[in-house]
Amino acid sequence: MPKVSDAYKEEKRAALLDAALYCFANRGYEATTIDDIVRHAKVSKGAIYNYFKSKEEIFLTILESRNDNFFLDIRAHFHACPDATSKLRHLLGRLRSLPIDPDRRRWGLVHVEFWLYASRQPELEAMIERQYGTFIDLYQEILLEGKASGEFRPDLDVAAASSLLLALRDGVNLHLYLISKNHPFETAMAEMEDMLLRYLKN
Amino acid sequence: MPKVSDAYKEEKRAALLDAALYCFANRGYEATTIDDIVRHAKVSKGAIYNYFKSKEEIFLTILESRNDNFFLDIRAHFHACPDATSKLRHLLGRLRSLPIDPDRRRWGLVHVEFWLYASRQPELEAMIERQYGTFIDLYQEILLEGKASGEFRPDLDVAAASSLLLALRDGVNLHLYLISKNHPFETAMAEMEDMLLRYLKN
Amino acid sequence: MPKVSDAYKEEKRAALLDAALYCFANRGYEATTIDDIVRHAKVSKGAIYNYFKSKEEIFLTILESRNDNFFLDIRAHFHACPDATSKLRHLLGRLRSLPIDPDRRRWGLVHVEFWLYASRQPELEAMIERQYGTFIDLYQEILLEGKASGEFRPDLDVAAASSLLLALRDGVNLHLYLISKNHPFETAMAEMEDMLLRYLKN
Amino acid sequence: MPKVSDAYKEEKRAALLDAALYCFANRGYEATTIDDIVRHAKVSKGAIYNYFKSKEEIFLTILESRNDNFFLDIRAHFHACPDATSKLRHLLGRLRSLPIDPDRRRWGLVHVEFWLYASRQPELEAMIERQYGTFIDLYQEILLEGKASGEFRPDLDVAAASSLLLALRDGVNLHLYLISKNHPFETAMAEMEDMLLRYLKN
DNA sequence: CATGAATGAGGATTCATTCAT
DNA sequence: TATGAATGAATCCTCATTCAT
Repeated sequence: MPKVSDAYKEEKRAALLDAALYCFANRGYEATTIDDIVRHAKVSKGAIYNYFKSKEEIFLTILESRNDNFFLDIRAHFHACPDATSKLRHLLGRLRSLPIDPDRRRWGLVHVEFWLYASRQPELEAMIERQYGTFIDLYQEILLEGKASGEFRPDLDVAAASSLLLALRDGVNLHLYLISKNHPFETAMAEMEDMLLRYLKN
Repeated sequence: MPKVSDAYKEEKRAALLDAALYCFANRGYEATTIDDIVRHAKVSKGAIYNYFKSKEEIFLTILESRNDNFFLDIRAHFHACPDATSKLRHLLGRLRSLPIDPDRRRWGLVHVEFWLYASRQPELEAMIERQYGTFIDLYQEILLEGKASGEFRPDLDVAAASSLLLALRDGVNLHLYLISKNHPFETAMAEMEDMLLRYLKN
Repeated sequence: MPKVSDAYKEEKRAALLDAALYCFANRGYEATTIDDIVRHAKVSKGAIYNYFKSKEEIFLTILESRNDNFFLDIRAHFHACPDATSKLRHLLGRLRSLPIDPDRRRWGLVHVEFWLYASRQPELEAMIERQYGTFIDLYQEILLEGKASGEFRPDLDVAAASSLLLALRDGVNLHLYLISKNHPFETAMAEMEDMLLRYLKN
Repeated sequence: MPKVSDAYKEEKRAALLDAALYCFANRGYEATTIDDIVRHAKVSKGAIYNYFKSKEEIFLTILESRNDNFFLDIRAHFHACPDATSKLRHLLGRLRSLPIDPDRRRWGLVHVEFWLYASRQPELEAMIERQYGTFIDLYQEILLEGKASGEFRPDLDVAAASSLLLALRDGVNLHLYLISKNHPFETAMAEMEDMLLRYLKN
């Protein structure tokens, strides 16, 4: 019989995750200590182990949840997109808005860190493949819709193209995270749209 | 009158770097201990500090040297490339050859790890910008040559395009490093070539 | 709501300082390892870092606290001293009681070690000057009181004399710490009192 | 059959001792590494072990030799001193000249460091007692001469007084080494002479 | 459930000394 | 003898996790 409500627990859990994300983003996963996190969350050191069983679990929980939310958010926005081209443009628009938000840039690094981390741990391979697969599915859906509607050329190889688009997206993301100045992101992004549409439309 | 020849020292240094790269690649930079490295190199723990002053220096030395060698190698191959298109194809060819070599995949992860590492240390910002700049310059050269020769369209925005191409390359690399199976890399790579040429030539 | 009372923490902290002083006294600061200290205090290695952030901090804390206590103790005893001469005699009496206590001799060496240590670290210069200044002030007070009361001769150079007396005290201390046998300390101490009174009184 | 002359060896040995003294004086005994010394002496690391069998031996050799030289020097100067008072004044004069020579101040710290070091090692007790004894003998000689000549009062306790004078000397030395500023050493030294003569002469 | 003190296995680095050449 | 690379024990400090209260 718990003494506190589930809502309270959930809130605390979320606060801990927020604090952890903040620390991971600023210091990196390895460099972040449990002390950093609890200090930030204004919680005692022992308490955190009532909510998560290890630092790794916190890390994985954050990544899962951010991925899930990302998809929910995308799907929500897609409702307002009448066709494949506008969906694609929406995705490109997300990239474009990145440079102006330093927080989101730092968060991006956590994702990359997770990929590295997971790539060394066989038991996390499944997680990474699943996340990758979800993205691929999303891109394939759009491409298929575009083919069906005639927006995109009929001979487009959907499987290959979605994998290519995703790589392009992550590459641009990565550079946005890492390179902080003197690079023509704005125009490069416009070029990207140009390149993609040339490629997809015929 | 040193007791050992410079060649011997250079060899040993190289052996230590190799051992370190092996460990970094398999375990990651943070997770690799000096003990791991010296065990692998079959030297004593103290010995390594005759060659490098810290674990970080080893890491940075590896990254610098791999980058330098990469460029030397590229430049060497470019001599056999008569025009911009063939240079571009050479670069794409390097990407293509990646999936079949598990070692090179693991090494790639070390580069990504370095980016992350460097992005959190202000004093390494210069190094990352320099490496990035070197790549950008390489791409710009090719694009400019292609424009001059008429291979590429005259209105191509070279600065933006090179930044875009580099992002695409790193994104594809990243996915190659991370995703190990069930993905149509071969065809995706062909699509990439198709996409790029559509974009550049028109 | 801390798990343990402040009193408990204070006690433990004091126990750690005691253990450290014991080790410093017997082995010296440099030769004492954190392992020595925690073994002596019967705590785990990590525990000590909940109380002090470094071996140096432990050292400095001990020295500061011993100095402070020394002054409190002196001041307390001075209440029972009606004039400057008796205060001076009290200070001399402290020196006299040293040879019979081997512990206090060893502790004295720790103070000397601190002087050496501090003299090599610019950031500790202030600490050493402060401690020195506190002693000088104490001696000056006594000498001024003695001059005012007519106990000491009116032309006494208080600044120079206090510096001289302090040097004499520390020299005697040093020899007491270092030389363990075959030396006529008792009579030397009596001579010292004789010398000082001849000098001060005229 | 040595390949180099004894003179060469002796020179090198001396150079190593000089370098070591320099390092000990500036960094302290513990903090000085063999590397420091050989770098300073421009000698290889292995070579030093052809001359001394350990860092400790170097330390002890320096201290012995400095002590010996000190006595030779004193004795040489004493030839020009017609009576006990002038001998005493010569010793005081040495103290006086200290503050102006930063090197000698630093060297003094090495002596103190040696005392500390030796006081923790039973096998060095003899060395410290011997050095102490040599000084005591020197002082006793002077005092006895002064008593015999009528310069000093006939009831002077020579054993106690010499021990007292030596303590005073070392105390003043110590403060000179440690306290670098704002203290009236000049006048304190004059006061010391005054005090001693009052005490010795009656 | 919360607290934060305690634990102790590591980890990077140092350094006196040895020894092959 | 000289050289300086090699050795590896020793050291300080960190930090995820546990657990008594």
